[in-house]
Amino acid sequence: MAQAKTDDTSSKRAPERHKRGLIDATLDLISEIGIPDTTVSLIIERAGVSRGMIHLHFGSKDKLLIAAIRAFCEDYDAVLERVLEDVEQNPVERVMALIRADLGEALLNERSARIWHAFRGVANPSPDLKRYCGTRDGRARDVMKDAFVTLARQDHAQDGDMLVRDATFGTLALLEGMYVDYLSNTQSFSRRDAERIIRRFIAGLFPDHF
Amino acid sequence: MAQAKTDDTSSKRAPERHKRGLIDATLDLISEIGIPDTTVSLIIERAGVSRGMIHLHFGSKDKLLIAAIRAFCEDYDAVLERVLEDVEQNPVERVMALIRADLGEALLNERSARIWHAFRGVANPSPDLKRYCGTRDGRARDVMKDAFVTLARQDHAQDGDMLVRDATFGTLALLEGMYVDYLSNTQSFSRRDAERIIRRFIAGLFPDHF
Amino acid sequence: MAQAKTDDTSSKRAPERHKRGLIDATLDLISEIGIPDTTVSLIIERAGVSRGMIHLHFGSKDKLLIAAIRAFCEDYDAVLERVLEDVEQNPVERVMALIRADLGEALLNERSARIWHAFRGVANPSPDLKRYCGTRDGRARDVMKDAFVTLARQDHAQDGDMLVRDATFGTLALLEGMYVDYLSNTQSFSRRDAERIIRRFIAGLFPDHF
Amino acid sequence: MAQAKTDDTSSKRAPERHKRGLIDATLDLISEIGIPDTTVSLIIERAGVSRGMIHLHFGSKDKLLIAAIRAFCEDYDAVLERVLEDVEQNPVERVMALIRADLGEALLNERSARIWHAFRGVANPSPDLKRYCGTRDGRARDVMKDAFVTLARQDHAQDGDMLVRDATFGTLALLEGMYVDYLSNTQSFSRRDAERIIRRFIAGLFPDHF
DNA sequence: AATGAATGAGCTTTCATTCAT
DNA sequence: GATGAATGAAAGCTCATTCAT
Repeated sequence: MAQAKTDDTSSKRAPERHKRGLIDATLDLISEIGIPDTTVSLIIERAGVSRGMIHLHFGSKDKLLIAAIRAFCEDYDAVLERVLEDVEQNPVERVMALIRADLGEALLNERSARIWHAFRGVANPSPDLKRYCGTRDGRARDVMKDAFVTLARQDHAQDGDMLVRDATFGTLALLEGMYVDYLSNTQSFSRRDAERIIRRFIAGLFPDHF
Repeated sequence: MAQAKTDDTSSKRAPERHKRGLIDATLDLISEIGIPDTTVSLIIERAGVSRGMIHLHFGSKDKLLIAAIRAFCEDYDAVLERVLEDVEQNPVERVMALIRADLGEALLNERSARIWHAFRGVANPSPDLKRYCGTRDGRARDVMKDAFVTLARQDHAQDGDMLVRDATFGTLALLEGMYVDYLSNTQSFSRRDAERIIRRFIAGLFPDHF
Repeated sequence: MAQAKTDDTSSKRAPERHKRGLIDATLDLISEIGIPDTTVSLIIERAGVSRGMIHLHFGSKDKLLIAAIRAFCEDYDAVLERVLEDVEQNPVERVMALIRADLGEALLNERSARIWHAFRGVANPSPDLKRYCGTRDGRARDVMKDAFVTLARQDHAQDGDMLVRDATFGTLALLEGMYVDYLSNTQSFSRRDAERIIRRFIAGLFPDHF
Repeated sequence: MAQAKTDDTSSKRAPERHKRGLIDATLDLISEIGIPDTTVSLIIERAGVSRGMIHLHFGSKDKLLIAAIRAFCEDYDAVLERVLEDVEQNPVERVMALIRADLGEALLNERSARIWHAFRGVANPSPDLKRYCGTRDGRARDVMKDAFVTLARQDHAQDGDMLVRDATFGTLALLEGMYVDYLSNTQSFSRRDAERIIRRFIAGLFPDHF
């Protein structure tokens, strides 16, 4: 008699389930047909809820869009975070784990790549939206930078600051470029090739460690 | 036989002028307000032509969009071509000239970056549209590859094929990444930093030449 | 047996308090934003009750509107009644007291003037609604008529019936007109001027008494 | 072959006819079902035009409403103006002609009375709207005042200023009151009674002239 | 008696497209 | 070729009402 109470599936009173359902439907549609064609009618149809629901829970379609991208980014961050927890301290390993995660099926797939680009294509993103979609941001960048700082110190590199900045910025730019390429050439895209190229970039900057 | 040749100043016959005016207005609007908000009414207003003009000359708004992105890519290619004509044969110089051009004000500016991303955000690009917007394509890729092939041969590199492929793919990915970063951080973006990072990537693969 | 009588301070049982709260909120909103914009959401928000309350107590929003105008008219009548109780028998004094009351701050103020006009603007008032909003009705009209009958008799006026009818109808029409003017020119409206004009009208019909 | 050109009844290209058709349909509906129930769908249905027409010609439903009340007031003024042109100089006659016109079938009828009250019922009229709907304004008031000034001078009345103001204000208020009464008791309303009452009011103030 | 999440008909508005001129 | 008034499907949104709790 497990889940005795949670299971009243068809019930009213499930605001959170409805909100999540609307967000998922929105992200699915964005990945399939793009933001402009993602209409209220299609969203509610896919989520299987009534017309008024979007405005009841989010206030407007635009606010639902913001909530969707926010949820998308939070999911992305959560996956990354989980990867980082399980990884050893060795800075090279940490960076490569991050890259491998970023290029893995869980984060880089057709749905996510399309969603990224859809949001990037928004002309004048509201500050809210912009904050969530900057260069793959925050956590990943910090972890990377820390790792590169460690490497630069070990190497007694001159102008270590610039080295670290270049490594971080370059790696992130390469990852961005991979996402673009994945979207354009999904069939022929190779995760192994992508990883090797990024590794080569980093190896070029920190030759003693690769 | 009055106005036998209007060519002098206005250079084209009215129809051609109207078509180009519509395309420019469309690209301007896309860069300013995005594809979804670029309406027929705004386009004709900015181009200063009558309502029926779009359908008269392009058949539909969507076909005008295709024509606009095509024109945008052709302009991009033309600029690149001009750069390549003036450049010496030295492969390192050719590649770096290409990169410098790609990162220069003429090709990488707010308008162009926004247009690129707007078209990238289209979910299901028609094959037409897709062809024009793949990874910065065709000519640039070929020139790069040729240069890297030359370098790889000079180095007698083992597995030169993969080296060339990685160098080409990586450089293009880095350029893509730079465009994304430029869009997200227009203020703080540094063309010099971007160029140096790409040079470091290439230098890592062809250490003898940098 | 706790809270056996809640009567003490809050005076009524909860249901009655809720009904009155809803009616007051409704009248406030009508005076502030008009009937069309007075939505269920705004009413319950202002009354501080839950969504279902209106239908629970009144059956529908429209029925609440009827109840509100009814309550408004009853309050109006009650004020008038109180004035009449305190007034001497002299017919001229009675009429003038009525007029003074009607033009006084208690009955003629921005809130009440707006509410009157809002209900007047209802195109096809239900018979219910219409009954409550006719020319300032019932009691006031009767009192006035009685007074004018007395005056006409004292004057041995020929065609006294018509005189009485004209005096009554004219006085009521003037009062209506004052309400309209008050609404249009709240700032410059003068209660003294209004009273004097009505007095002049009556004085013209019953010159011996003024 | 009369009216060769004007008669292409069903033609496109008749913006003015469409605008007037929409305004008339709007006023009809307001008089029949009130402002809140006068929807775009009903207006276009009655006017026999397509959905987009309202926004094409007026910009929005609200602007159509403004245009409608404006047209209504202009029609009212035009009728009054015509009456005044044909009337002799005698001030008593001028005032009475104005009153007779105001109470006549052409200006005071069920449609117009309902429209007046519908617009009066608007809670927070835009300045535009308010200007058109003040106390029956402008022209009529001026003409009345002029006539009363003449009468007051002829009478060498003391405090002629106040007399004139009271006469003007009172007459307008009485007319307003008549409109309200007409709306409430259309069946039993008597134009003759109304006129006589107003005449009695004026006669009371200027006894030598009646 | 009281709650408030959920519903869906119907609202105003937008906009690509058509076509008589 | 060129025009722009006209169209109507479809968009986002509102809101009185319902009903399981």
